[in-house]
This record gives sequence, C-alpha cells and structure tokens, in this order.
Amino acid sequence: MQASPLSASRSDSAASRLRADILSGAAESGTLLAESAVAQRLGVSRVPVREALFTLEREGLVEFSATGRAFVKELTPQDFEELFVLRLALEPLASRLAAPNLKESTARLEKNLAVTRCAKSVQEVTRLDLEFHQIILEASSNGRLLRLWQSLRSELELWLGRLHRSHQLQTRETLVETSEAHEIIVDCFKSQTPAACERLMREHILGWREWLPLCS
Amino acid sequence: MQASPLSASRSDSAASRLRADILSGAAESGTLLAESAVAQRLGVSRVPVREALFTLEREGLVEFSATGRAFVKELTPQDFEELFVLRLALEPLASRLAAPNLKESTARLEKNLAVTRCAKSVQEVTRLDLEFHQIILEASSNGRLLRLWQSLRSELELWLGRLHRSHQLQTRETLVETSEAHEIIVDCFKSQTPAACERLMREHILGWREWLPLCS
DNA sequence: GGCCTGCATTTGGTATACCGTTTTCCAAAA
DNA sequence: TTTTGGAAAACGGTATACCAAATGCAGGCC
Repeated sequence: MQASPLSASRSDSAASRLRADILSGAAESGTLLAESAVAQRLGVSRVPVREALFTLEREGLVEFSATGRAFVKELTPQDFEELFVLRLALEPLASRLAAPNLKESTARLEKNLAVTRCAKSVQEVTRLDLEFHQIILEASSNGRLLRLWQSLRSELELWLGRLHRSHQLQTRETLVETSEAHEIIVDCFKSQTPAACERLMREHILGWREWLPLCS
Repeated sequence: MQASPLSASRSDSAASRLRADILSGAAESGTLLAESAVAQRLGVSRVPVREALFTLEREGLVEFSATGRAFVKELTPQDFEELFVLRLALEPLASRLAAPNLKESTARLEKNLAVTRCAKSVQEVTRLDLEFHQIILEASSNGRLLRLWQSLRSELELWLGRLHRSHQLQTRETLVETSEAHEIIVDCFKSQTPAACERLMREHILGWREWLPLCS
C-alpha cells in the first residue's frame, strides 16, 4: 500500500468520480462540467470540485474555455498522433533506464502478466496494459519522467475506451496480442542489455501505432 | 495579441508574484509557504493563493508535504540529472518536428538572438536562452510536447538562477557561448534537414550538461 | 426572415467563516 | 541535559455567501 492518506479528501474523491464518469463514457465528449451542477451531484461544495477539475485538466481529461468553463475533452486523430510520438520518445528511454533496476521489480511485471491472462473484458486488458507500462516507468528511477508519462496516461485510457466502445474489439484477440508482446518484454528485461530493452520497447510502441487507423 | 484575458485573475497574479519571489531567490529553498501568510502578504484571500500554489507545484517550483503544506522546492544534483535526461529526450525530437515549419518562424529566433547579444546580466541571458528553446518547442506543432517541456522550464530557470547566485558567472562569457551556439542552430534550421537539426540539438544539450559539475 | 438589443439566468472568481488536524513550543520529569 | 507530555497556536480542508462577467433567450428593429 502506498498513496493512502487515510482519508481521501473530497477533492480527490470528486476527481476520482469525475474521472470514472469520463473514462466510462458516461460523460460524453464536449459536455459542460459546471461547478455548481457537479458539486450538487456529488454532494460537496464547489471548492473541492474546482480543484478536481483543475486536476483533471492536468491529466488531459478536461479542458477549460477562455472564460474558465470546464468541458469533457474532445480527442482528434491528431491527438493520437501526438500521444504516439511522445510515447515513442519516453517509453524506450524509460526502458533503458529501468533495465538495470528491473531484475528485481520483474516480479511486479509477471504478476501483471498473470492477471492479464485472466482478464475478462477489453477494458480490463487496457487497464492492465497501461499498468504494465507504468511499472516500467516507475522502475526508471526518474520521477519527472514518470510524471510526464502519467500526464499522458489518462488521455490514453480515454482514447482506448472510446475506441473500444465504437469498434467492438474481441477480448480474446486483444488479450492474446497484448500478453504475448508483454511476455517478450519481460524476458528481455530479465536477460538482455539496457540498449536491447530500449530497442524492443521502441518496436512495441511502433506496433501499437497500428491502432491509429481505427480512428473514427 | 493573444493570451490576455484583459484582467489577470488574482490566482494568476498571485502565481506570478510567488514565481518571481522563488526564481529571484527572495523565497529560499525549503521555506514554508503558508496559505494565510501568503494571502495576507499579497492582499488577497486564501482561495486564489491555494490555486497559485497548485499551479506552482505543477511547474515544479513548489512541493507539498504529505499533510498538504507547501514549501519552496529544494533541488539536488540528481534533479539536474533528471532534467538533463528529459531535455535530451524532448528537445532533439522537437527540433526534428519543428524543422519543416521553422523556415518561417526563424524570424523569432533571430530576433531573440539579437536581443541576447545586448543582454546585460546573466539572468537576462538565461531567460532569453530558455525563450529561444521554447520557440523551437512551439514550432514543433505538438501541443503536448510543448506542455511537457514547459513543466520543466520553471525548474530549469530555478536551477540556473541558484547557480548564478552561488557562482559568480561572467556575463560576457556566458553571453558569447550561448549566442554562438544558438547562431549555429538557427543556420541549421535554415538550411539543413530535420535529421541534422535533431542531431545538432542533441549535441547542444549534451554540451549544456557540462554545467552539472557546478552543483554545490 | 434575419439581425441586433436588452434583460434574466447561469457561471466562475473571490472573500469569509468554521472545524478538525497538525505543529510548535514550553514546561515538567527522568 | 535530554525526553516527554500536553496545550495553544497555526494551518489546511471545506462550506457558504456575494459579486461581476458571461451566456442564452426573447422581443423588437431593419
């Protein structure tokens, strides 16, 4: 256990509930998130809601208009392209940095892999996929690198969630593809050089890019 | 004219004033920034101060303790190392992406260069240096890349400011070094391929790393 | 019919007040 | 002298209230 301040503040729980609404698709793209309305719905005052919206903006799930009104973010194919370029810059780097440390934290990756193999929905596969990558980022021992990546993570989740809702992806197929790729990565971390890990992650991200044509 | 909401909110001006205090060294490393005290000093209520502190945390100038108290960030040599690794990942990439667009925005770079040559203090050189790099990031046409870089910029400024105050760097020398390096970069953008621009920026950042030993 | 105008309503920005928790500091005991 | 106990002060989290600006709609004007 780690980030549990014993009682999540109302700001945090407001952020969590809004995040869930957005990622699940309950709050559609472009929806206005008025402070008062959200506050009333969540049963808290406007102050925590305000902070939650600020947090979600940082995560890329919400955007503010020039006059300060908050809307659920809209994503375009260009957004996907931007995310791709940045993953390609950050994740291979993280893999190289993490390689020396990863011989120990491999256990976390393998546990993730085991859970992934039993996943029962595309959403679950997606979540575990991102978690797998985050484990590597955490092992990179570069706090700022992790922070930068996290500021992209929610957007990726949002993107993938929408994709899964518009195209009906096959759970089985997605699961097998993901876990096989991750398996190779874990093996690489266990036996290969940092440079090899970097190269492999680069390939992995390049492969992920193939999802792009699915943009609606 | 662009991002001028006609009257900066009190949150924004509070953030500006705090940022200036921190970057100028008026607020020393580790100083507690209590909401009430800051609010009283700036003549506003706690709410805008709260948001300003949140903003500055995002910029890396302030850090919160587990119990939510804000302190002026302390920087270690490892922080410099992290910033270096990330600049090395982001800026060459930005240069490559910007190269095709830069033939037009070169004017901005050249104007920056001209002003730099007349700079009269190390602080001014530093500020213009970062501005030069930011112009390139802006020309990369990747909003997220720019955003990630900006989240490092204030920290760089903080770092360099402290460096200049502890070691008495020569204005003349710093200025000449900086402007000569930037001159080469502008030439490259005007005549070379994206790949060449990327390589050159990589060299530039690697050279910048030589400042590291100056850590106290 | 389309466009401008003005008012009612909504919305965000900010000040103030209250409460529980954390810090701080001093005094008493080991 | 050091440690510890506890109380007072400081601080952050949040609710509420007020105001100015922005929005949206309806009615009038061209």
